[in-house]
Amino acid sequence: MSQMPDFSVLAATCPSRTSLARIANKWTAMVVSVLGNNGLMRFGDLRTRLDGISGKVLTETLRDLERDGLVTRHVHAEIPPRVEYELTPLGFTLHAPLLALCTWAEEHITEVLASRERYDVRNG
Amino acid sequence: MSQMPDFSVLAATCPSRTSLARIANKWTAMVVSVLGNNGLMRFGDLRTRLDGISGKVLTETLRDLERDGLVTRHVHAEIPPRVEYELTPLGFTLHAPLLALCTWAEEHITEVLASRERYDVRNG
DNA sequence: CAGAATCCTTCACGATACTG
DNA sequence: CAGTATCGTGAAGGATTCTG
Repeated sequence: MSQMPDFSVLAATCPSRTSLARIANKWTAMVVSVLGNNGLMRFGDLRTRLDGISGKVLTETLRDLERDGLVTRHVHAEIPPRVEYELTPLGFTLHAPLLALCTWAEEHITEVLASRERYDVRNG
Repeated sequence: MSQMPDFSVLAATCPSRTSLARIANKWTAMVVSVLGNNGLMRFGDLRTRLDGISGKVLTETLRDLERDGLVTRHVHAEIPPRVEYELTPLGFTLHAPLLALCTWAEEHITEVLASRERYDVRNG
């Protein structure tokens, strides 16, 4: 029987926490959700879909996801350049969980906003 | 039939994005996971479980979660003070999704570390 | 087009000290 | 004990410019 080493994100020095920090992140959630919904996508299209993201941040996010093995980068030898990204099988295992977060935010924003208003009235 | 206003986290100015930013966050994931697993918890116990978190950050995280209606704060009139936190019903709807992220990080950290090593060898 | 490089601002976070 | 207040640092993120 294979022995699972017990990693825990609750332990400050556990490497799994660095991975959690990468995936429990708003840009990651949005990138993985969009890539999972659309399959192969160009950098520019991704940038357009993720309204408001800067080129720098998208590049960094994608590079980090690539480094962690969640995204693959396909460079086409063309002019002008075309670079496409897609989820790896590993990355796709995150699609449902991260899409769930995006959906949760959209479905419950009314309740959240109401709660914020109540809180802010009670306090300063 | 009730009409769902179409909020989208992909729209830069949509308020749901502020909510996504709050929940798609490593501290939130850890706090909600631990609170969901243990029910009512004291501040100090929470601080101990979330190894490495500073008091300031835990306080801020809990206050933001309370403001968004995900956590309730119970203050007991005792000396020394005792303050307990628990998930609201709304907050509990996030328990499974956020726990899934923590579990994912732990279960896949070996693959992620291997991918990072390969990436770093190929590049600088 | 897809970035790399640069600069700058803001924020997250930690450490420390203090208080009811 | 559970904070608050203050300060300092590094990282996150944006705007702009440049290039193959």
